[in-house]
Amino acid sequence: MTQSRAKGAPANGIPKGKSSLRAYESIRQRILRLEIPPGADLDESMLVKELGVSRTPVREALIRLGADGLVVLLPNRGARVASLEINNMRQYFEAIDLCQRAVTRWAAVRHDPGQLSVIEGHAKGFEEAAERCDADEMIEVNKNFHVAIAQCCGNSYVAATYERLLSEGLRVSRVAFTDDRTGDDSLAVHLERVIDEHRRMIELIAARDADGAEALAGDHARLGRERTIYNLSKMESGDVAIATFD
Amino acid sequence: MTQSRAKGAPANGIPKGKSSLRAYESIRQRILRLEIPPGADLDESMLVKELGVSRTPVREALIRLGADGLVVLLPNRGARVASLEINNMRQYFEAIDLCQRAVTRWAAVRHDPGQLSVIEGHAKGFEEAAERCDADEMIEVNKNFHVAIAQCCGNSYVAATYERLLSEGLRVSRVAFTDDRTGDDSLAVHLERVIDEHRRMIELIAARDADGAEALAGDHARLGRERTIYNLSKMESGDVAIATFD
DNA sequence: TTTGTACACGGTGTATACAAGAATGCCGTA
DNA sequence: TACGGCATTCTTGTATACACCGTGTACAAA
Repeated sequence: MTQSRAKGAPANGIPKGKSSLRAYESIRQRILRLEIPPGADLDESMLVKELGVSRTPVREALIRLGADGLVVLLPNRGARVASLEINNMRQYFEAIDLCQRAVTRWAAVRHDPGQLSVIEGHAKGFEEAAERCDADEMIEVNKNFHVAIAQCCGNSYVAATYERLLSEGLRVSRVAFTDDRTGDDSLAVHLERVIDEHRRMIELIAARDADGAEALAGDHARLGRERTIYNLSKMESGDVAIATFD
Repeated sequence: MTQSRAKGAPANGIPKGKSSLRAYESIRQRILRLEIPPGADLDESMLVKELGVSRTPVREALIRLGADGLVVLLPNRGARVASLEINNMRQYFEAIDLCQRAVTRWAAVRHDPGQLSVIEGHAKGFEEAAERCDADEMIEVNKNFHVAIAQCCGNSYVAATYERLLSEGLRVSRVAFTDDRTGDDSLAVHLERVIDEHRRMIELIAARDADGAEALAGDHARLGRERTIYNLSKMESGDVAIATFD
């Protein structure tokens, strides 16, 4: 039903003139990279000064971020970055699990062979980033890996939802890829598992093994969840995120 | 993660001052009721005149509708109503099926008993609207019924996605509730089935029968899909919707 | 001292003016 | 006559001015 996306429009559904777009992308990235912390107030005039544009594009950007769920718009009282609550983690990972299983299963059944190389490319990219211990790159490429799978799942609705969730997850990924443990819980071991699962996922998709791919997608989601929640619970407080609102 | 929605804010996540809100709701409703047909160009100045507000709130409304997927924003070339393509129906119903099964299953497991009466109220409302052959009301209340279920599923991410899909589906529902057939395919028979499934769905949720509820949710989605696609294919062309874009 | 009210201020919501880009029609030339 | 370039014009994107709402503070009354 909904479709006919403009040519180069991002998955979000947003083209617009450059100022507006720049503002959107800039603010969005800062939020996702936690440069603007969850729960922080977003003052229009401040953003205007920092971005060097007028209020109009800033406001448009905030509205779109509101629709994305990254920003909460309070009537007549401005906007604030959506808080990141450990309480909502369960819901988040449940949603990711649902979408990831669906998308991966459908990709296994429906992909056309040419798309595999793109997925493989991202998997390789992740391994290289892991080698270099480049967390930023890992987070980015890991997302791209799953987005690539979603893009050959043959369902733009679910793919779009999944991509939104993955984007929002960028804020959380930093927590998952924190290395504050040793032994079997160390980051290195975790990364090995992730890499292994990525490889197997590609194999299962290539083999068009729907059940296998879905099962692995579920395991993969669980892997991320466990580590994230454990890491989060270890950070006593305020560090990443505490919900603050009326 | 994302949460802390402002008090009375709509599921969309958007409060805003009244002009902007009115514009959003007004345009949105016209699109969903097919008063503005799919694929139609949305001229800002026309909307300004019709709504009696300035361009700013109109533009903000369009941006939000763009994020909702109801409107396609073309850079420097205005906005148009997202087209409604029979080709995308398969994807749409697949997505609805996925969300509906999940949401209904979880509602069965997690609802708290007080919420049942709300669901029952909508089911009753649907039956009354069916009695009166009030298509508009049926469409509206049918959506509310499923939204009420979603609201006690305990996962705001999936619930929000599901609600978005249901909203978009309002445009399609008109097709499903068209009565241009007789016998076992007549609208009356269809409505009987829908009402019966609603009742059974409530029973299964009340009994906390997760598997049963999920299965029925799937059947229910299939029921709507079959009728919609069949009806759509019967309307040779241009009547409801044909995709038109660059 | 505490509470209620009024006023002032900061910040958002809306309107409008201005600039830039895209579509269209006209004219010139081949 | 047909095609291509240019100018005009309409539409969109951006900036800014103005109005309104919510909040904080100060002062007065109980």
